[in-house]
Amino acid sequence: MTEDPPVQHMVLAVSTVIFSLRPHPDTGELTLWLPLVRRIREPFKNRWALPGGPLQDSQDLGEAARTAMRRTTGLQPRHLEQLYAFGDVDRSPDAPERVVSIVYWALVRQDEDAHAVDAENVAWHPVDEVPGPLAFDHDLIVRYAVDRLRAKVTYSPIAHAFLPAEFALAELRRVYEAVLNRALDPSNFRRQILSQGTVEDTGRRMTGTAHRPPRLYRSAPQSSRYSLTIEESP
Amino acid sequence: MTEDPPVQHMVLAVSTVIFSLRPHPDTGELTLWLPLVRRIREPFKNRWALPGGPLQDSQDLGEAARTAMRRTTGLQPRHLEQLYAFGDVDRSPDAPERVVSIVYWALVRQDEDAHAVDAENVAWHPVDEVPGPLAFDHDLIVRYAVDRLRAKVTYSPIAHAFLPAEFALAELRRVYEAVLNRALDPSNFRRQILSQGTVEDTGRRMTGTAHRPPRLYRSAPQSSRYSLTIEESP
DNA sequence: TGGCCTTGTGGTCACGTCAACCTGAAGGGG
DNA sequence: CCCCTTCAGGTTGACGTGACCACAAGGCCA
Repeated sequence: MTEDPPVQHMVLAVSTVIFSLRPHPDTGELTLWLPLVRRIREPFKNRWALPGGPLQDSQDLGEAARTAMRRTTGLQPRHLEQLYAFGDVDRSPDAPERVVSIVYWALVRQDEDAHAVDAENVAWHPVDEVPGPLAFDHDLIVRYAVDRLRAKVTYSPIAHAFLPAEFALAELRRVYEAVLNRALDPSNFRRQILSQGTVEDTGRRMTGTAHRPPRLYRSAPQSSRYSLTIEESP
Repeated sequence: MTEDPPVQHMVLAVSTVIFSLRPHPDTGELTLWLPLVRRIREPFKNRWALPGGPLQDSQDLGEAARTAMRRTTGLQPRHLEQLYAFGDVDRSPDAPERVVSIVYWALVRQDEDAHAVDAENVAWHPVDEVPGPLAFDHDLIVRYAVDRLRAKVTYSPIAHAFLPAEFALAELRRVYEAVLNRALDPSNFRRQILSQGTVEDTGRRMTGTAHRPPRLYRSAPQSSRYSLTIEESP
């Protein structure tokens, strides 16, 4: 009555929405970007799609997401978390088989250079300017992932994952502003972050800056009794 | 590079954690219950497990959860939502095949009599007294589902799904108390619920009660711009 | 060199939310 | 008919938050 014999003509895939921060080429403002891969096969040949692939026998789900990430961007996720399982019967209308996709989302560090392994078929795009329509229902998935990132950033200290080990509060604030897409009051932001105890003062200051040099902080050790199924990597 | 040929020896299943409210047999207090089914096959033969089954070709994921619900409890879900996809390679150590389970959780109405279809192999249990260890990693899944229900009830008006069309605020409060497992101040609860506008006054009062008769409310029409992938049923 | 400009840091104030608590209303039961 | 219980509504103080203000601390430029 619970889980039994295999089913034909069904594919189980793992895809990942990978977020990074870069300055927007027009405005120069820090914005959210994500990598897409161009499909070289039917269905949806030549359309852009989320990086991913079929789940291998020996891989855990998160491991599969990590593998696909490295294959497309050469990057390690600083935060990796399952988003949703998409499996409607009609989600790939022209495909020969039904595809059930378990989708993850990931954050990578701003300072790690995101060199695409296959420069021709992999490209980064600002999240508000994805070259749609994407393959399958990936437009929907991207929207959903952005919503989830925005929601989560407001109640969980995941934004640190975009930054290097040490950072100024203004840098962290600009991360929040890029994710939430609105300006935040520097003073109030400072108070909130410090009161929640997710960062700690290193005692040092940033050097070589114009104007007053800001203090440097690092993210505080997590209390580690997190949700059961969230995965992170160092 | 995205989703391609099938994989052998892998099973895609859909399971559901079904929540209902009943008085606890010992204390008489309203508590959370869920139905489990006894496995009649290996692996984990004779252990209790979540209701579910293999995903059929023609079924959407939520549809599969709904079908399994009706088969085991004869009930319609008043709220149905995807929980998580569990797919670790070692999660069913003695099973001949790897099982990836997409798990849903559901709420059913307190007043609809939960008649098990197969009384011998299906039984309801208080969530804190499940006859463990369960099959597969279902103990973990149950804990995770309870956490998610508790979290969601604090920021979303889903508790109404446990109640009939019209109800008193004290009944709604007792639902919250059962889910959160702590007492709530009646006065403050009243203010919070009314201020968030998720219930509306019917103008009538409950009759035949001892003491002062309470007003009857119904759940207000939802603003319907909810999360993209949450499913509910009428 | 000294004023100016920009950004970082710290504080105040008004407002809204919430937990704890108090008071009266409205019925049934002894 | 009084008492008990539950419903209904209000008060108070602690706390978090947004809007706003003032000073600190460096580089830049006349």
